[in-house]
Amino acid sequence: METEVLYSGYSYHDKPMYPDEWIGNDYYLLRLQTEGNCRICLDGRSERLVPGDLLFLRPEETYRLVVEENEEGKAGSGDYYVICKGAWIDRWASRGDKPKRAHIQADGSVLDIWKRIVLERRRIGENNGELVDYLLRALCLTLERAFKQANGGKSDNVRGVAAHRMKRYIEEHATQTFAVDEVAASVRLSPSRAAKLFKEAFGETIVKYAIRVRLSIAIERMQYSGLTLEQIAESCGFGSYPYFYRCFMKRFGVSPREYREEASPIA
DNA sequence: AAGCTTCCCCGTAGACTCCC
DNA sequence: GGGAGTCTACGGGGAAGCTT
Repeated sequence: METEVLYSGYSYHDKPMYPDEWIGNDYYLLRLQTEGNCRICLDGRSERLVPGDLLFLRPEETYRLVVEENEEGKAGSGDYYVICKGAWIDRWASRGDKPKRAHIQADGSVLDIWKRIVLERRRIGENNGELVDYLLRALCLTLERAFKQANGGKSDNVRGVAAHRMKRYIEEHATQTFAVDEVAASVRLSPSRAAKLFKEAFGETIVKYAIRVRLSIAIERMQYSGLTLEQIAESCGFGSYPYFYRCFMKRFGVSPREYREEASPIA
């Protein structure tokens, strides 16, 4: 196995905690703050962690976690964690410049993988080590993408995050018909502002990117399904076949049928 | 007959500018 | 920086014709 998860889970502290000891071991730690807040002492500095703050510590790196009471005298801090080791993690950790701490957009895709790792680890005796191995790699790569997006230019941070969230919205909704208004609403911006941000971030318009995603889905279905081209057009988010045909011709220079005849392994 | 292609027209997206 | 308004290009869909 290329990786090994030693501990994983969700922890919640609802009482103040001021430990003296420093936490650290021979393994890697991934910790994502999901609820409330706490204070972390790391590299001689004390910083507050809020939801979305990710810690990535290498073997031998130590930290101290403090959960304090708020103004109302209540404490609350929730986080997901994974403690792991392995050759793959070693290679991944040494690749690029990974910060010890980053604020990420902790959306469903990150938490879904994290929860799945926790769940699979509870399934004792199911010989699922390989599955956990790949889930951990998926988690690391998803987190890496998240903090790359978060670090995409400090001054453009908020705009960059909005652009990436729109991109993800398009990818998730590409097979449905949606309007630019809806994409803009998903990041609480006006349509004109959203369109401008997206173009600045990715160099193409929202509609053109949506068409590109839809065409890539259509290509797969043309090659590996027995659906008619009209069915494929509708299932890929193109409102009508004629529109799909025109987009396809414009992009590839051949008609969908010609493309399918040349490319399909089941033709 | 079913599936595919093309034409045409209306509505909307995107670029641009102005204003707050 | 961000919203509102305007104008233009093109996206989107209906319908008719063509091909297999």
